[in-house]
Amino acid sequence: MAIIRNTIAKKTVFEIIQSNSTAMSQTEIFAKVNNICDRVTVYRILERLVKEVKIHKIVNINGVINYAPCNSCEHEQHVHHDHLHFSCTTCKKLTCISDNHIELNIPSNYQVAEVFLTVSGICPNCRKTL
Amino acid sequence: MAIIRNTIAKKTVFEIIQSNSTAMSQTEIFAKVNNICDRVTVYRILERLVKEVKIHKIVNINGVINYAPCNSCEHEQHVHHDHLHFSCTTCKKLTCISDNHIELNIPSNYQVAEVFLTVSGICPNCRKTL
DNA sequence: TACAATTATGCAACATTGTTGCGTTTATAA
DNA sequence: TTATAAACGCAACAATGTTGCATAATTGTA
Repeated sequence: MAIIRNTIAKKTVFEIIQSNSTAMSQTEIFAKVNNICDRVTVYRILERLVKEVKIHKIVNINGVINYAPCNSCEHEQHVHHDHLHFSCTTCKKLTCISDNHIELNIPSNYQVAEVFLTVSGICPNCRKTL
Repeated sequence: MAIIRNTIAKKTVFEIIQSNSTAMSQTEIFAKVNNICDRVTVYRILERLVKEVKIHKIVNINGVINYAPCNSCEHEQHVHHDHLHFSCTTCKKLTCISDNHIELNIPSNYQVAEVFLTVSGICPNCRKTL
């Protein structure tokens, strides 16, 4: 049984992710960490936080992996968490949007684990500045 | 007005993507190209094929960008093409599954462009070998 | 058929993102 | 306070994607 440690770096990374309104990439997180730790450490902290189910790993439409707290869902069952990710093509930000029901129609020989619903487009903030 | 050329390399890349049952990454495509062109050329061909709407760009759950022909949909409107991508966590293959209706509930101040619905899990082929 | 225009390619170099190994440091339980 | 395992830093590497520029090749037109 592994003992989970709560280090300064880990606390900081988690707080950064929690205080941000949109999902963040490793690069963005590391930029905010202000050199209190190495960039490899950030990768490893993110890995641990995902394993501890404190944050979510979401892939942006351009392939960049983002992390978000996703406070809304309780994670009892990962199978169907009814929320959606909006990926802005202008500012590249990833936002979680709640209250979406997804009706799936997948052949029974596929074993479903997680559902990822990502919508691309332009977010309210970028539409204003257009 | 740019003139679209149909080069040997471009034809080959398109045929490789079309003949494969699952979506392919640049790496997989380049491996099948058999050195008839440079790997940079493959990137550029894929870019052009996407722009010409002959192939689709789909992100795998691990962030790897995959390409698929997606013959099923007609692409008249990109807004809602009702199909889903199955991303196998075992063999990492990405398969297109048709006939899925997605009911979205997004605030009206978001301008939707494309919908990406990806389901992770284990594909029929990998379940057999388990 | 030959030529001109411009699209497409190859090569080299670089940028970004993510991973691994290993010795050292540090948090936590006893 | 100390032992132990978790966490870290550093260096090196790997994979994926991008850019600039000189050269090659395709296609419409003369």
